[in-house]
Amino acid sequence: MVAEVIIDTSVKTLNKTFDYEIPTDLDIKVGSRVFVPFGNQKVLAEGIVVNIKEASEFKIKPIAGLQEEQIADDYLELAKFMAHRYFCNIADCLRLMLPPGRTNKNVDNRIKEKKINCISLSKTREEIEDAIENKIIKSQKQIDVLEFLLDNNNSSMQDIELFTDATAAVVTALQKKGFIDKVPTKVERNPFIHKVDKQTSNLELTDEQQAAFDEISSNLNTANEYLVFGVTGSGKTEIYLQLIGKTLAKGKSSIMLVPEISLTPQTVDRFIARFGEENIAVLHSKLSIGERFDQWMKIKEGKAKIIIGARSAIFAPVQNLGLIVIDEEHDESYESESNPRYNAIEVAEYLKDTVGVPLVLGSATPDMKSFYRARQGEIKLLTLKNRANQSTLPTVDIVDLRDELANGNKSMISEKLREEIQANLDNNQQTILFLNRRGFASFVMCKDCGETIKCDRCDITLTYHKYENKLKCHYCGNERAMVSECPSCHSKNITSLGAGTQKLEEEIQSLFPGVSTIRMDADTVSKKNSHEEILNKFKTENINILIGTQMVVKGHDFPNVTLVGVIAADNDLNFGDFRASERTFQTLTQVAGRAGRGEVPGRVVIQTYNPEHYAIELSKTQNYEEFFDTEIEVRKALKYPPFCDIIVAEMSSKNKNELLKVASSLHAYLKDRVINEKFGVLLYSPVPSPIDKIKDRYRMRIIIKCKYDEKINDLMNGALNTFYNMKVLTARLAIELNPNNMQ
DNA sequence: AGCACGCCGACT
DNA sequence: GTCGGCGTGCTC
Repeated sequence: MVAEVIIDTSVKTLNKTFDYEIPTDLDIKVGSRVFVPFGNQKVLAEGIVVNIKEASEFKIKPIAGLQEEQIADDYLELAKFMAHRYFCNIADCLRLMLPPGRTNKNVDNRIKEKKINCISLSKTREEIEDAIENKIIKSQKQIDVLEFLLDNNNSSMQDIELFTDATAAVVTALQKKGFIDKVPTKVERNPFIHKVDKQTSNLELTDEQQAAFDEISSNLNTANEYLVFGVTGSGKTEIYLQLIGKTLAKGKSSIMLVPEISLTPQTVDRFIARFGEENIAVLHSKLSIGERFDQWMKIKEGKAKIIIGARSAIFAPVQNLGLIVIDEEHDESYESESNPRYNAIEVAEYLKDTVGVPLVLGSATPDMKSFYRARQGEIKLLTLKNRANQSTLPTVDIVDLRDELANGNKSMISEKLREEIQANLDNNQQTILFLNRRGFASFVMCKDCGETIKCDRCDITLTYHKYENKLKCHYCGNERAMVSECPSCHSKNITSLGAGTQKLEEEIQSLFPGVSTIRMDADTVSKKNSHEEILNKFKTENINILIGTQMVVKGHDFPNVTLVGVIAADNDLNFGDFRASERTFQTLTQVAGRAGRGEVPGRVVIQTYNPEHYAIELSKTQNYEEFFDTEIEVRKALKYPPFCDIIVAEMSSKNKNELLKVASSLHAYLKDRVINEKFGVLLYSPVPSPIDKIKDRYRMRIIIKCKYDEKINDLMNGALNTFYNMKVLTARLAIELNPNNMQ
């Protein structure tokens, strides 16, 4: 017999099957993970059997080995669907479904200790890559360890031994060479799963909750899709809990997806308190690779029937799936930003249809597309209009920053917001100040020639980090010392402009001397759990003001927070993306929801240069449906989703001329077919991408507006093939359908 | 992606 | 002669 095998590689030209002879002594099935000799390569390649047949037209080699773990048939189909939908290799998709870690080693003798040595890199990625390239490090085992640590820094010795082929001696050698440090760290095997003493039982549902619950729970065997549209605090989570409970009672499993940022111990504890920790597995990006492996096995063995996780948990090896819930379904984090750029909601919809289970989406500010589909009757809409705990919505004040400027107030804090903060300080209540990160960090400008200092690799204005006195690129991580004169005109008259969270914190400190503040942004939230630590500190130490970026928007109940200030609401509005209004409204509504979760009603102050914009004006009443009705007309008029689909073909190259050549050839190919085959699409000419250079690669894109179907898919795959057949050195092409982020 | 093959110039 | 540079093409 002959097996058709997909080789595990991202190389586009290898995205096809290769035939191998099945040795009689190996039990090979469709979905088996195998080792095969491939080309002239010295090491065996990993692959997955996707079909078995009688004979081959090729001169075939035998399969060399078999791994224990295998891919279930329906997940193989899912991988094929994804490869087609996301224009990537089947192998790339399959990798998402494999157990964490590369090799299939014996895990039984793993030692579980409370205190372990964490191994961390003491050099930068560049230095390590240089050392490997320049043969300073020659030993393959040492290289393996360094590469493993580049992806999984701060790993335990156990994990290194488990996932590379190295022993402690190799790590010690690297330590002597000064590449790594050993840091003794107290670790819990899984910081998110612990014993919760108090047990909870089902809360009594309000009439609205009950109606939503009844509708779904009486159709648990049907592949229905629901949108639970409920204002913040309307008790969506209790509905999820009871649905999951009912699914569990039937002996079936549930997958519950939450945005990465809201996946906190509190979130998980709520499930543990209801269902017990033995039933629950948690999957998210901050788990170490060993922790992830444990959770994965717990699911695979059918021990964990409730899976809580971020985006990638949709691929968990769930046994007997009965329900999928996706909370905060509008959240951008459900779409992957790296290859394969899948959307977890689309994958969930695929599973809903193929496995035949209900899919429950929930949000207070649904994605425009979801709500449109609900209005069209494609999704069942379940509305919760009232807050479960009867607390009132916060009052919202909108401050026109142009007036502030006219009155000579150049600071980031308007008079109104200053008064409100003062009132909160007087009443010993807490405040959250929210500052959008995007395009609003402080940067350095020459006052004489107007030059800003940019990253020489990315064409991105460098962000000024005051405490380190460095300029950093937020795209490639490049950093350089702060300059004392303008690199272009050599003037010493340079200044830092814009307003990052650091600058805001300083301004607050000088406006309100003695105030306690805590900052939460990408810089302060780098290490494991520090997101959590900051929020805990804010809560338990009753810090006066929390200053933060996007991350403060989601998350927790702070009963003592009664004021939320939005420093510049229009940041997202100027973002050059058709979703700008939607994002602005969502963010403002979500952040406003942080105020007044306790007994005292909340106040929100929104500062903006565009007070009359509907996304900002309507956030005052937090009336989603009114916003939807306004925005949907805009989308309709401008032919944006959900009325059409947008395909972005993004090309990049280190060489400008090569990029131009690729762009014009691809455009010519597309134009030709669009005309000849009478496609009803809008094909735009190649343009530089919004950020036209990242990490030394120039970037251009071709945008197509269309109604996506199989014909369009074929057109785009044709473009991909045209590209592969072009003689290019460094150019790459990535095709995306309806990307969440147009940057 | 690797790796070999093969066609050129430079060198013991 | 032959060592090694890199452009080209293939992997069941």
